Amino acid sequence: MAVADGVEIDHAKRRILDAAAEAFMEQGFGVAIDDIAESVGATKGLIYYHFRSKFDIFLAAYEHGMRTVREQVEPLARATGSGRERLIAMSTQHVMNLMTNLAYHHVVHLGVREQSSTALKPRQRKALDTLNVLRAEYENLFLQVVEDGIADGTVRPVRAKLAARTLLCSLNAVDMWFHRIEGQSPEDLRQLADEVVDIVVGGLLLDPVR
Amino acid sequence: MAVADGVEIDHAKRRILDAAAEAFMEQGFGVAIDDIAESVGATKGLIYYHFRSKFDIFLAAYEHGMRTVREQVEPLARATGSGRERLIAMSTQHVMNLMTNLAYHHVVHLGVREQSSTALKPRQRKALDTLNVLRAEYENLFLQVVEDGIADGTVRPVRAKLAARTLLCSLNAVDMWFHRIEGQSPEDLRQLADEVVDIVVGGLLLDPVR
DNA sequence: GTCTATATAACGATAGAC
DNA sequence: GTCTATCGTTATATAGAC
Repeated sequence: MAVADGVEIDHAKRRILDAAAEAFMEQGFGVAIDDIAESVGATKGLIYYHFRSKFDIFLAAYEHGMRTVREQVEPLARATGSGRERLIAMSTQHVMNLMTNLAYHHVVHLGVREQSSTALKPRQRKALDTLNVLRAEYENLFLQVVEDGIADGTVRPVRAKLAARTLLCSLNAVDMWFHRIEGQSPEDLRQLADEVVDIVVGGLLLDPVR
Repeated sequence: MAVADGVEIDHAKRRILDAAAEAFMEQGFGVAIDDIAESVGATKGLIYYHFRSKFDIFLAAYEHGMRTVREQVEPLARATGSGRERLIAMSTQHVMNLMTNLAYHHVVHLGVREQSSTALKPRQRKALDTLNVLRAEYENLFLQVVEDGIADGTVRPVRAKLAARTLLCSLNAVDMWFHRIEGQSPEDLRQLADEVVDIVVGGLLLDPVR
């Protein structure tokens, strides 16, 4: 599993993951493996040839989703520019990823929510811990840039940790209402993302007392 | 059921709902009825005497949570004051409710997410629709006040519908990280709520170009 | 009202054919 | 690699005693 060795996901696994992510998004973790298999156009046998358990599928999808968004956002955190500029760029990219990889985003969101309904085997607990570290590191990217922004005077002097967490959660919450509409171009998505980020990062108040 | 006739929830039902809300928060809808019964200090028999199905319990908890927060927030929407003042008051109250009725808040959040894993009977579909109307009306309270704020010049001229939805989702997302700590006084909660609302409504930027 | 069975259905996971 | 068949478990919901 890629958690441990960083190996690429092969094609067959990836097709299963795509279907599983979609299924988890629509029905939650309670979705039947049979349903996932059906939407792959196969049966359970294939699924269990590639994955040891449903929870392992979930973990693999979680990891893939997390790595994808991180790869897109991390460079923006390390780029040049004011804290404010980088924070907006990162936030916009985060929302763009949410919109274009909606299913994987939901899986990550579900994973973070840590519905510990399943009794975890030590192997799985370890994998989940690793993923939670990934997630914490991702949040730290935002934390660092918030702190930079406070230092360079482009971000309000709020409690940086609370602000970073609130920001990320607010951006993630877009998945509560967003759904793809046919005929939506990448530019449409980009414009919507900009608008959301403007509201979340910029706030709602006109002429706030600061 | 109160959805239909507005009748009060009796004591026994309420005790079950409290336990169920807590269980749904911790384990999601997949939690076993046996577990809910256990935390009530009874067995399944009692549960099924009061509720026809697990989904009915969920609906009742959803409704109770929704009505509670609405009762607290609606007066603030209809009070006097600028759009900005009312929006902050409503948001703060919403977060206070989240923090003090955490379990019911989670149930509402879960319900809105509409994980349609269960095949709904017509009776249940109708009840869920009613609740979604309640939820839409609640969001409309925020929408109206955002529009008032834009009109009176205290809120930025953003797309009001998008802003109201984003605001509410952002406030709800606090449930991703908030958990009760012992020794937390109501004043502590109030201060935290103020801080969160300041970040969400006020944004992160210093001297934004507006 | 509350309990102890129990019916019944669903689903995760495995075994073994091809 | 992919399938079919099946085991074993779990959990919703009901029946009926008290």
